Amino acid sequence: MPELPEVETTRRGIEPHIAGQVISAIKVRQPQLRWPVPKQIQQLCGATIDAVKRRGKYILLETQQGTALIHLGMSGSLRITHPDIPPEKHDHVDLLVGDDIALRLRDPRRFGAVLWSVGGELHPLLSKLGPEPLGEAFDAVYLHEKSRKRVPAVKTFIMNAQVVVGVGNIYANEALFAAGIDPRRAAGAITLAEYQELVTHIKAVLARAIKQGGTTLRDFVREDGQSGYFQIELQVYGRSGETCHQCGLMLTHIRQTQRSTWFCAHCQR
DNA sequence: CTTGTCACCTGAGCGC
DNA sequence: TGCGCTCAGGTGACAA
Repeated sequence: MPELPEVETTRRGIEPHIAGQVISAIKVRQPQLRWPVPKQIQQLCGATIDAVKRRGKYILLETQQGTALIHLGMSGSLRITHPDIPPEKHDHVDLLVGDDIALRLRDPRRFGAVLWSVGGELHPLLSKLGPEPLGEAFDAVYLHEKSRKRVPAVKTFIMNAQVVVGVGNIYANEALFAAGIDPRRAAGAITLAEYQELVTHIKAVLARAIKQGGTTLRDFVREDGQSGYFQIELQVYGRSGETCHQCGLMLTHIRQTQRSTWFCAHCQR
């Protein structure tokens, strides 16, 4: 998916176009996303969008009638367009806002989701999420305590949304490199001092990516459909067969729980 | 309880 | 050109 920086970039991009506006209609062309788009979503028609928020990688459109939850999955994107512009092949859902704005969800792989929860109630998918990585509750003491006696690799651990939300494969790889930590080590074997480094770099790499407007990768596009981002300078992610920018030695590529991991066996201990 | 694997889906890239 | 294979930013559901 778009990772947290891409989701936050999207949220910031759509917010000024739809906040305070009335949802006039919801068109679902393809209801079969990760979960079927619930019919109750139509209850949002006529409601005013009070706020455009984000929790983890979910975008939340809050109204008095309930909240729309949008997840972009692996290949989703949201854009602001005009309702008259014909949808393309993978444009599955339109949220019509006012008379001339369409918030259009495109998602070729359909791993994304559009869900609904009644006003005031927390959707079950959000109830077990860990803290926001850029919030104060996410710190070294928290990670250290949470990880004691945990067997899984530290990379798997920080990608677990119940531990902390929003750390996807790119930024997990990058933060571990920046912190000098071998991604294969058991989460429970990482010291408090090492978690301090890791937390610092998770926050830094995410903040920097948000500042740059999200990493451009494949099908992530900004809310207006443009894609002219600065490519974030990736130190390890996707750099198979290349050398470490710090020491010059060849990077290592492995798989951990079905996900690609790149690291420098010399710089990361 | 924790941990690992599978599944969902389309499209791009590669070797033959 | 085309086929078959692998890979891709996520994450809930299930088995062990």
